[in-house]
Amino acid sequence: MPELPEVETIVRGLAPRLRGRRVTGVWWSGRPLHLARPVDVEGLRAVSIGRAFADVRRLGKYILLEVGRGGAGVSVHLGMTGRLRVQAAGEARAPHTHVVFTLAGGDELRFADARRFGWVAAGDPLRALPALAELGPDPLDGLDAAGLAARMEGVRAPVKAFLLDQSRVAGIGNIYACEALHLAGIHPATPAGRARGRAAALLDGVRTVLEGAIARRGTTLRDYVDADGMGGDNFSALLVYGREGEPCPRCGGKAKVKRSVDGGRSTFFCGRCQKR
DNA sequence: AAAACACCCTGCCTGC
DNA sequence: TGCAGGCAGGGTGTTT
Repeated sequence: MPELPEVETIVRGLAPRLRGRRVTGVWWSGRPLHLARPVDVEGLRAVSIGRAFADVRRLGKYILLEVGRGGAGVSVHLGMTGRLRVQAAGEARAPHTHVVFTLAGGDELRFADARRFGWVAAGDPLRALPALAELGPDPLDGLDAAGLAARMEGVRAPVKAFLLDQSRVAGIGNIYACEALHLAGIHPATPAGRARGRAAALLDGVRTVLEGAIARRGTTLRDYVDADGMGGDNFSALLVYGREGEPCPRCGGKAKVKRSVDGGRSTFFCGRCQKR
């Protein structure tokens, strides 16, 4: 499940392969993607064909493929199982390939997504896409403890839900929310507003967890691969996620990692290190 | 206005 | 051995 570190790893791998490459065509499988919506393949063609990719960037969990000049481009969200890779046109397409950009010189930029939670959209300009306009600040760039505390103030929702809300802070998903709260010693069910006094520790935990995961090229539970098709190494570095019943490493095993379920989503935490 | 929830999807895993 | 059912949870849109 790609979150900020996985998307960052993919972007770093894609950028050198795509910069300066001209798009010659766009293909769509015809299958609807996120929330059963059709892909605007004509919009993708209008914005990309005949132009070259200028840069590849990340905004939260979105991949931004900038095309030509003027801020136009393509945004890609990988959902749960999305993969974005540059491969030779002659190489067999992976199952569940749904969008393909053909590039001058024979390569293809391919988007595959088994569960079709992902999304590919054209933006002219990119920043006009509503999903991008509503994103909160990036925790690794442009957010400090005071800014985080201000955003938490008055929020009654649980601090974990706060971290997952992309309009509050962009890029954090279920795995790194659990890990960051554990590092910060904050119980996931604490109302965000009441935890704002610990915003500095929380931001510290978020950054430690995200930077460590980027250094290890992301967490592969099952589906995630980078632009080279390689999994990441961060799974073994996770302290609580997926470790229900194991001794908590933070308190030296004095308590075991617990799991709770809210809204269908698992939360992993240590009841001893993370008090209400 | 903020919060809660239903919805979209397929593959893997468990239990009978 | 096979098959049904549960689970994984991104973002969006609707309801409370």
